[in-house]
Amino acid sequence: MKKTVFVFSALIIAILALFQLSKYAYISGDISIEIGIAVIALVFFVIGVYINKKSLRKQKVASPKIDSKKIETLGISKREYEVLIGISEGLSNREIADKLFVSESTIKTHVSNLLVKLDAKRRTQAIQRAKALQILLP
Amino acid sequence: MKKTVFVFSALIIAILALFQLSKYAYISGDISIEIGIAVIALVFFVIGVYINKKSLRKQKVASPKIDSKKIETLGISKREYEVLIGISEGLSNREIADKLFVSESTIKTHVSNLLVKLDAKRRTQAIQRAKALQILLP
DNA sequence: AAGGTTTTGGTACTTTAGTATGAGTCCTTT
DNA sequence: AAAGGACTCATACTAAAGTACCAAAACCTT
Repeated sequence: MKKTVFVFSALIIAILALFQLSKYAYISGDISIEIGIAVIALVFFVIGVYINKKSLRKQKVASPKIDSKKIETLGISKREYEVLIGISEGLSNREIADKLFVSESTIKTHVSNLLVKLDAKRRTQAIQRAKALQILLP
Repeated sequence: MKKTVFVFSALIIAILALFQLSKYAYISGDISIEIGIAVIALVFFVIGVYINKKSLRKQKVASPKIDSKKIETLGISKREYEVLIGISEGLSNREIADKLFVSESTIKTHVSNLLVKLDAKRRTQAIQRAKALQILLP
C-alpha cells in the first residue's frame, strides 16, 4: 500500500513537472516541443508498463511451495521426509535404503511412522496426502 | 508477428498525429497545451499497459493437460486407465475393485499390464511415470 | 460369422510392504 | 547425569502387491 502511494505521488509530481517544463519550453523556445512531447510519452509509457506489471503480479496463481511449517506440525523428522521423497519418486524400500545408506529395516520403520503421521494406509495414499498438504511438490 | 507490426505501425502513426496536433494547438491556440499533453500521456500509458500485457502473456506457463494421444500410443485401454487413476488416488487393489465393481483378480491383471506399458516396477513408480508422460494431472 | 482386442476372473506362487516390538546409539535439553 | 527425541537395526509376522499362465465372456470390426 505504501508503494502505491509513493508511485502515485511520483506520478503526479511527474505530470506537474512536465507541465512546467512544457510551459517553459513554450515560452523560452530553448527546447523544441517535439522533445518535450517525446519525454512525456516515454515517461507515461514506462509508468504504464510498471503499473501493469504490478497488477498482474498479484493476479498470478500462488506458486506451490513446500509448507515446511506443516512438516513440523505433523512431527515429520528430517530422515522421515527424505524417505517420503524416495516414496514419491517411486522407489522401493530396498532402493531407498541403498540411497540413504541404511538398512531396509530402518526404512520400514520410517515408512510405518510416516503412514501414521500422514494418516495413510499405503505409501501411494501417503503420496497423495503429502501433496494435498503441500508437503511435496505436485 | 503480424500483430506486432500492426501495433508498432499504429504507435508511429499516433506519435506523428500527436506531433501535428501539438503544433496545430501551439499555433492556433484553440486547444490548451495542458490538454494536448494529457492526451499524449494517456495514449502512451495505454500503449505501455497493452504491450506489457502481451509480453507477459507469452511468458505464462502452458497449463498441463492430459495427453490422450500418448495414452493410445502406449496401448493403455479405457479400463486400465481407470485403474491407473485409482492407483494415483492411493487406493488398494481391493478398493479399486469395489469402485469398479469387478474382482480383485481383474484389478491385478490390469495393474500388471499397466506396469509393463508404463515401464514401471511398482505402482508408485507408475504414478511418477504417468505424470511425467502427462497421462495424469500433476 | 470369423477374428482380434478388451475385459473379466481364477489359481498358484514370489516378492514387497507394512506392523509390532524391542533395543542400542547419538544428541540435545534440562 | 538423566530424560527425551531421533536414528538405527533386528526378528517375526501379516497383509498386500505383483507375476505367470490360463481361459472364458463381451465387444468391435471386417
